[in-house]
Amino acid sequence: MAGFIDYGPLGSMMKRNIENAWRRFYIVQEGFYEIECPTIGQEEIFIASGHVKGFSDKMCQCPACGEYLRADHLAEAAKVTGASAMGKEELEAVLCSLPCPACEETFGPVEVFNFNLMFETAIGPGSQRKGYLRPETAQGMFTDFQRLLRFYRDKLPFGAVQIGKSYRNEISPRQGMIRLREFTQAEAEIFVHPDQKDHPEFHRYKDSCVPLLGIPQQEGNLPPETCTMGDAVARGVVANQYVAYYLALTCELMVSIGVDPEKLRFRQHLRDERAHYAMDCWDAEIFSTRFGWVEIVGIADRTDYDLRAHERQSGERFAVFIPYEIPRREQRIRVVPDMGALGPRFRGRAKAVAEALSAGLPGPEGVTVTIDGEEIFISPDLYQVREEEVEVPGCEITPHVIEPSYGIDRMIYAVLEHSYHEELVDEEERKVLRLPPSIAPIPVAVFPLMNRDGLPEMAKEIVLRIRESGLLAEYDDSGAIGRRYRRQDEIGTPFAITVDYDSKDDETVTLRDRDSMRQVRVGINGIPSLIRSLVEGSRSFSGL
RNA sequence: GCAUCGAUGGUCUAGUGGUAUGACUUAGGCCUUCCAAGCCUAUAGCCCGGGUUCAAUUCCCGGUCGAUGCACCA
Repeated sequence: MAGFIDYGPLGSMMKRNIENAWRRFYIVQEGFYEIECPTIGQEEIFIASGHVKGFSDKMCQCPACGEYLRADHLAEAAKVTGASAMGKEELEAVLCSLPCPACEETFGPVEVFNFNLMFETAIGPGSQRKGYLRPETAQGMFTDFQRLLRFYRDKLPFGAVQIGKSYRNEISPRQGMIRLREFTQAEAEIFVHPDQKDHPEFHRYKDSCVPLLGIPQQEGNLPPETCTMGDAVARGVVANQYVAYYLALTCELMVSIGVDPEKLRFRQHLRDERAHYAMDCWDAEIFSTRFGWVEIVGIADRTDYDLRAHERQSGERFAVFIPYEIPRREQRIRVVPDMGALGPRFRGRAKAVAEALSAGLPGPEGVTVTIDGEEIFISPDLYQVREEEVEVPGCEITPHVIEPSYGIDRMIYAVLEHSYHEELVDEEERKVLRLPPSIAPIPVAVFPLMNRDGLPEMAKEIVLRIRESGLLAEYDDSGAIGRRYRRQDEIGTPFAITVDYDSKDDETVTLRDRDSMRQVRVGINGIPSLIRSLVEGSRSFSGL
């Protein structure tokens, strides 16, 4: 079935390693805790998020040739203005007289329908409440906002991250694992004060250089410009330090998992492609020989749009109380309606009158309020206007959301394509996957040089010792030694240990580096910790 | 979804109205003192469903998957 993918034994392990690399950045470095939300949500959540409405396309099917087409695009192509905002009936009326671009027949009466990209399902028996498979992991982090806020003890900024499956019923998925109907996302939602978009740790990436393809470069058909994040923010290229910080972090993360820095760029969304509420939005794109530039990460300042939308739907308040350093004393004018008098006079409407009074600022000569379209004069004896000084300890604000959103499957594809090399060694082709050691499915393989004289036993003992230290090691004694090296090269195993005849005398083995094919002799005793530090990156092979 | 083309061991491939060629890989063995060597042996395949036929991997119809174009999506 198109749009679905299986990861095999090696693929699954590599995927896990990439997810863990992501965790090292977002959880360990940034201190954002991971949560796990259901992949199915009831309809209300996606009404709030706008996915029920906004995630569907108005489509129609040509009665003559059966072609499926975007109804609003057809209308727009025929120079009908405002087509994207039109309803079903309006579009049907417009389409009636238009020709089908596929078969050139006039449509005539044609039905316009919504195609929603979300998978729909029913929750529970009987009532059959409508539910959807989540089209992104983000919504759970918004609906859990208040619990998260409490967890972070009411202080901004804070963030939550989630790695998990999301589902989109793509009309026509192509391009292998680039567009899937079921895919893994890693998302962070970082909640920040709307007026404080300077990142407290900005110095970390201030001088990082990132290739930026901003709006001017795209409009001018220019190459990306590489500049420091400090510069980018100062010149207004990137909206604020938060967005810039995560651009640089993403750049570092991508390169660390094996994306070729020469094939990585950050493209700013054009104004018409950016969501109306987003303040700034950048995609990390990688260059693929097969597919061209492919988006793998989106980094957006989504302002307070999501939290406000969920507030409206749920009736809960998603705000943070920000105490002032010194409580402010404020003069307030308060209107106090005399309910004792208003009640008998206006009966059922008394409450509405009182609210109207409080909302306005009635003068001492009375005021006219409008209740249900009726103008009512309220004389000054029915209310008091009090001027009082109050102490205001702080204010409530709705945080803004910075959202970096990663497509894990696409990252895996990018790493695979960028790491795969074919090279000539002694006139023979060598296939090698130059994965970073921490990403490779198997970190180390152990071989006996000869299949006798006690060498296999020694090799197996080393495998055992490495495994006891918590790292996976693979033993292989089949075929010629060169063949075994090449097998591991092809699946990206960065290191190979060979037990030879010298090993029996001096307790050393050779350690081979996948990329350089160089070998060094190392003592057997130190192997588990040596491999571990090589995989973690605290030591490098060239330094041995 | 539409149109065109395609689908043969794990991979690449030859070929056919009478169950299939070769290479690589893999497994077992011999040999081998560090980068896919050599020798022997073995495993393994005609995308799925229906039709025509004595007989279909081959011909026909439908489906699935893939490539490309359109459309869609980011």
